[in-house]
Amino acid sequence: MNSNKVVTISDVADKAGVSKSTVSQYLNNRFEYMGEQTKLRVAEAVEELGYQPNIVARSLKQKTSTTIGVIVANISHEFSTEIVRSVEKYCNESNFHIIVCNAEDDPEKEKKYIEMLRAKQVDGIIVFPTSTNKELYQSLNLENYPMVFIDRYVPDVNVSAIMLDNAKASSLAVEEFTRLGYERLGIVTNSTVNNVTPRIERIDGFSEALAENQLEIYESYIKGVNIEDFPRELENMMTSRDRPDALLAGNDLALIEVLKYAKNNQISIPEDLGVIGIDDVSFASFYNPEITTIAQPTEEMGEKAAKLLLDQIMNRAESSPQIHRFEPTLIKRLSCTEQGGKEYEGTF
Amino acid sequence: MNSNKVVTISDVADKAGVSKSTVSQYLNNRFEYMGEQTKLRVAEAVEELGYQPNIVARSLKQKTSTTIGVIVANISHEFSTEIVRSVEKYCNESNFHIIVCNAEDDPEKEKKYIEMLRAKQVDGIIVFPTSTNKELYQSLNLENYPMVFIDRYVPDVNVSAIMLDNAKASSLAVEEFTRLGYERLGIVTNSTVNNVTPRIERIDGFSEALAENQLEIYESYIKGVNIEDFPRELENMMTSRDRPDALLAGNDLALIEVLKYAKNNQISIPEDLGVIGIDDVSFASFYNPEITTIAQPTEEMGEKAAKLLLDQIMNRAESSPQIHRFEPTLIKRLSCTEQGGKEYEGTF
DNA sequence: TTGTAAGCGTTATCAC
DNA sequence: GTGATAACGCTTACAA
Repeated sequence: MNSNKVVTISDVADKAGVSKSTVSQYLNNRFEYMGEQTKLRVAEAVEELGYQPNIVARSLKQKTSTTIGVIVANISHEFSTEIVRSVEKYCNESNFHIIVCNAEDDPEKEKKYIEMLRAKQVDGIIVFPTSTNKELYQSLNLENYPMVFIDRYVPDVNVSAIMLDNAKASSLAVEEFTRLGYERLGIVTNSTVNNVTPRIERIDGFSEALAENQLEIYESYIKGVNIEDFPRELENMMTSRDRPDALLAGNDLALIEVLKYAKNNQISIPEDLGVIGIDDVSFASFYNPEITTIAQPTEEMGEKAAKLLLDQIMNRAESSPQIHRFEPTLIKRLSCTEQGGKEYEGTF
Repeated sequence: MNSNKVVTISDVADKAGVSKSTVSQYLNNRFEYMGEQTKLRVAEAVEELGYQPNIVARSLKQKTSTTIGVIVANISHEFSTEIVRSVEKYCNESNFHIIVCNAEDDPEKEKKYIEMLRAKQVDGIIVFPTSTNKELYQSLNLENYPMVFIDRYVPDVNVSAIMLDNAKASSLAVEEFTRLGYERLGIVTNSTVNNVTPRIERIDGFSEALAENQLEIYESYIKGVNIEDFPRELENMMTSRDRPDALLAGNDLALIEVLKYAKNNQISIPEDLGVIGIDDVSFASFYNPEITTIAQPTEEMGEKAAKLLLDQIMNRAESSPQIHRFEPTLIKRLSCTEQGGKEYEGTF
């Protein structure tokens, strides 16, 4: 074939015996004033040379890169990867690419990523924000930089956010537990020290749901702690007098800790402990026992995030930023079941 | 603050009262001939204006984008997301970004992605290749386009590949099964119609290991079929006379199907059926029963892939492309255990 | 209907 | 030590 030299628009122009602008017109489908002849000649030249436009050059000129950044807080959550998948899918349909970044819950990393992404002229970002970079987000927002938050939001930063209705998720769990006869309910989730929105909302929603259902609130069974501290916390909880008889796991990692603890300590689910997990983890439907979960509509959430962002990028943005809440759905399985026989403790 | 106008290198030059070239020198740490004075003035200007270099412009000039593409065959496999995570981690250390693409096992999609990535001037790609785009890979390779294959390789395309020692993985399983007294061994994995390397290698390795261990080969228990057909295939297998007493699941999705089937049909693992899964899935350690698995060193594999690619990009490539095989490790858990009591069927 | 030329924000060459 | 100037490959007024 030809030499290794990359073929540019000039080469095509030369070969077709027209000017660069004409080729450019052709490439951008501006055929209005183009002669049939030229069109054909250009088409032929493009074909023969195997020409591929250089998008970087185009980006420089047009100040747009058809690329967006996705910064996940922690890629270890199944939820994160599902969102990434969904966003990628929607973007692909619009011929956008996504640069995936994993902030690992580190605000410094997050900041560095944002700066790099902007330097690369990505057209916008979807981010699971840490609460500690508020100023950064505020300044981006002031510049009207296209951005959407997902899973969490940052107070006082007027940016659209895609969120689960977390309070609803908790109340769904509480109601299911009580309906089935569990009485001493607890919730365990990751550390709340950084005010990560969903954790706070799930915990608060949990307490409220207890109150609404006139259930006793056991403060010591409401825990937001680091994953590493889970074994200890669970041990404390489960060896106390009047230990909880049902536990809501705030996310996949929390659920795993609960299941491990139960397994290691011969606590049988659902008899000794009812369990519900937020996030419909991959193994829920075939775990023994099958896990009752509260699912987030990840596919739709990712799609909505991508859609909102692309709309901002294309200047067909919704009127004003808002928090979009998505409905959680309870998927009943077998990790919490009817506890009617609870009184007859003598049965075993 | 300043107007919304983006600040460029010219602005910095003006503000510092020097030329663009000097600023550029400064930005690229070429201090050799730079006066202390100018250095300081430039630094100050950069600071005050909050200047951020435009990487797109730089890319255009330097023909490098510090971005690589990662095309996964199917992002639904846990293995894929772990590789992505690991690659991202290593790239981040070298200040590279990754564009993630999900080919969904579709060669057309894969091709389109590759073209788009090249148009975006990504410096190289890491790809889980489909075998049907051989010509494309060959031509990329002829141009010396930086590329590394992972999980699979394409015959006759001389590109480095990161692979599991799949034959070893299968033999590890066969040996474990036989050591524990299982006798009628089977393997189930995804469809082999497209000659996807690991599936073929795992199946072939399985047969070979059976032969080496003088075990009987049950052809009908060696299946590479579409995931959707698993329930039917498993049903056929498990209801046949002399049904298999142990099954190796070729990957995470296959394992899930086996576990579901067992669960739905009251087949108890490991008593009725020994199970080993290739890929140390997230739930293996706390499933009931805990699943014996054969783990791929995903972290190292991803890192090696990234390293090889960046080496090619930086022109410090290894002498010649080769297939790098990684050792699988057997993680013994409880989904296959001593079958000594098999003869005394009367025990229960 | 098509061509000319300027410009996007950098970097690199080579004078001064 | 520093500064003009051209160049990267494309788009886009505007001219022809």
